Amino acid sequence: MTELQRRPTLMDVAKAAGVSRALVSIVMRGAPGAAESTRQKVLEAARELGYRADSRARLLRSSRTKLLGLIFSSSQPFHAEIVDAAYAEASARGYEIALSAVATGRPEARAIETLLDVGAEALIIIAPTLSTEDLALHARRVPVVSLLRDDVGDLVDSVSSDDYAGIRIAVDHLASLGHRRIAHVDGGTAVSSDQRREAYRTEMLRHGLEPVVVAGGPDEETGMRAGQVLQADLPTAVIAFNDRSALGIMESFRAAGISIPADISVLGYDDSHFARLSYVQLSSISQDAPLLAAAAVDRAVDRIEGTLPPGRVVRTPHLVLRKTTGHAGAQKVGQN
Amino acid sequence: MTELQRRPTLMDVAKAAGVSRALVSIVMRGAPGAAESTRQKVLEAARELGYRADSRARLLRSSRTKLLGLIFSSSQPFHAEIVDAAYAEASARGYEIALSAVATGRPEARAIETLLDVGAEALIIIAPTLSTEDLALHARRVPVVSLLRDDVGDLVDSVSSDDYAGIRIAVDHLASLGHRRIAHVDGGTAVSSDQRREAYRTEMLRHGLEPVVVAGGPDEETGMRAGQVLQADLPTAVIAFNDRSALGIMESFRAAGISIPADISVLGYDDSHFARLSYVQLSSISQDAPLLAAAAVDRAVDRIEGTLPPGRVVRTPHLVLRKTTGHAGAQKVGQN
DNA sequence: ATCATCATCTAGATCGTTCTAGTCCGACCA
DNA sequence: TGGTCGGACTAGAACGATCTAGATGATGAT
Repeated sequence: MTELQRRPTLMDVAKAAGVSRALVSIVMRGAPGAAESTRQKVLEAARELGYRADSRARLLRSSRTKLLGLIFSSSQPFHAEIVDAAYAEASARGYEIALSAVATGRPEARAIETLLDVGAEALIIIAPTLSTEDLALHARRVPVVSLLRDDVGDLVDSVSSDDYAGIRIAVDHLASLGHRRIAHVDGGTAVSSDQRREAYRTEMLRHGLEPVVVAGGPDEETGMRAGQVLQADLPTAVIAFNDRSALGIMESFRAAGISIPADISVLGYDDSHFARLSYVQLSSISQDAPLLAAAAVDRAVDRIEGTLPPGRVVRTPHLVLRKTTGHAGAQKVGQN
Repeated sequence: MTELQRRPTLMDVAKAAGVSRALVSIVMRGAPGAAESTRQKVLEAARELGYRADSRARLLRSSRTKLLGLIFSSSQPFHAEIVDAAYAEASARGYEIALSAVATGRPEARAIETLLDVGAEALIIIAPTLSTEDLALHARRVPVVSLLRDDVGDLVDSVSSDDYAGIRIAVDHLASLGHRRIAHVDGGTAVSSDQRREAYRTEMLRHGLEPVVVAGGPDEETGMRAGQVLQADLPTAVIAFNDRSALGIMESFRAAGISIPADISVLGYDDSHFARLSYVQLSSISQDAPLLAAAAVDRAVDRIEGTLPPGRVVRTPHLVLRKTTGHAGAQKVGQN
């Protein structure tokens, strides 16, 4: 039968090659200080024995784990895209990623502890909900990068998308299509909701238009309810807090026989997976998850390796044009 | 400025509590051999210093990390539900979970390595795509549990949902509603697709009905295309490979003015998040992610702690009735 | 009074690495 | 020839936990 075999150690390789443990360590790490001939001899012996460094021991001694802790929420599809991109960037910079999810009955604090236990050298937290003080507390131990949230105090790095710019682009786009009655369905208590709502108000006024905010939330259900509210006095365009909300809004319109974009233009936010579906084709503001993720990883690695102080990185989102926005004149044609 | 403070060690706690390192170790592990009074004193000191055991050092010495490795795919929303439930069950059994994602450019093998490096004592892989041989190779080192796939050889545990039973329930349900022309849109190359397709064929024949299979896939786009194909000769009911496929199918019907369930009944599979949306209300076969996850975790822990041999756990799915399935007679009423 | 017993606690070895501080020895230079 | 330099190599101390073996002292039996 297959025996559970003890894995070979440095000592085994050293004996086989007839050198010291230390020298094998040098060779295995590719560090300078070994003659080419012995280097070959050692590598040969290691290959022979199927030697692989025990990372636990290595990490214990060197205090370098090359591990980045990434905390995401298992219920947010948008986070998955970030995770995906973060892996790519991390491996490009020679780091591994340790994941920890925030789930029901598993608060952020718990996720953080797990990551520190396995030896993460920095923490990247997507849309952290902890207080600034709690974040600062952890930041004293290890570099902390907040992703998608920027009011996190002086000790914590942040990489976020410029919500104001995103909304400005949204309002500009709709205004340039001739819309004057543009409503906003907000995100309720969700992260970034306040910023976007205020940006919307300011930008509408800048255009000389009257802002109309309808209470919403971050998902389809709240979006649908908001859509029904909107129907009492239908605007010609609506900016949703995010794509899921937009989906709900559109669904309520569809049920009422209101067509998009003929009767009303709908603009989402996030450019998520389902905005791209062929039967949805939702115009949306893209925060560009891959870019944000890469920036967060870069930031974390820079903090670990260099000694630069915490700082903020802000990226400007952009418009992804699809089929749910159109000229303001359109709805007259559609209704006649 | 705030100095990056060193993480407290056993020694620090020992000094603070005025006892030896060994005793602190005993207390922290909850091992017998410490007086209740000192136990309290030590715990107090540990709490004071914010002490947490360094899992690397612990592992190096004891080879016990109480860590379960869980591998999921970042692009599968259904996996997220499993992750969620797995956390709950693991912590109930006194284990932590280390996550590793399969993402673009990051194959399963890589995910496995990371988890082993971090010291996972067992691996739970959701819908593994590795060959039986490769899985067996890893299973020699550490217990491996395959989730949602059961053809994984003798060395690997599996926890899966009974695809045959699921399809049987689906066909029975529709047949009991009087449907006789029931089509199946399959999952193409997706895991479980073959099993469900064959189950569908067998069950249809058992009911004395003629099976009709339309090629599909695991997502909305392929579902929609299949829906268009179906329209050439519309059946009275369709069983989709999964909910996302069902969504696409329904979308194609909606575009063609075919109403559900009046003209046709649609049954999904997975009972996923969006099947529950108020404007979708998709009847679906539920695999019960939380139960599956819990079973997988239990299996992994049992394998680690006991010496029971690898085995298969199969759970029977169940029907979740919503608004997309109805009596076969209904479409006549609907059309008149 | 003596000794075994038991609960409680501690010293020191140990896990498999990396790192520090050397040793050794041949080559080169004055 | 003798001193210095530097490349190649090694011994032994970390890292932070666990584990084994044994010390300590109170208790109770003889």
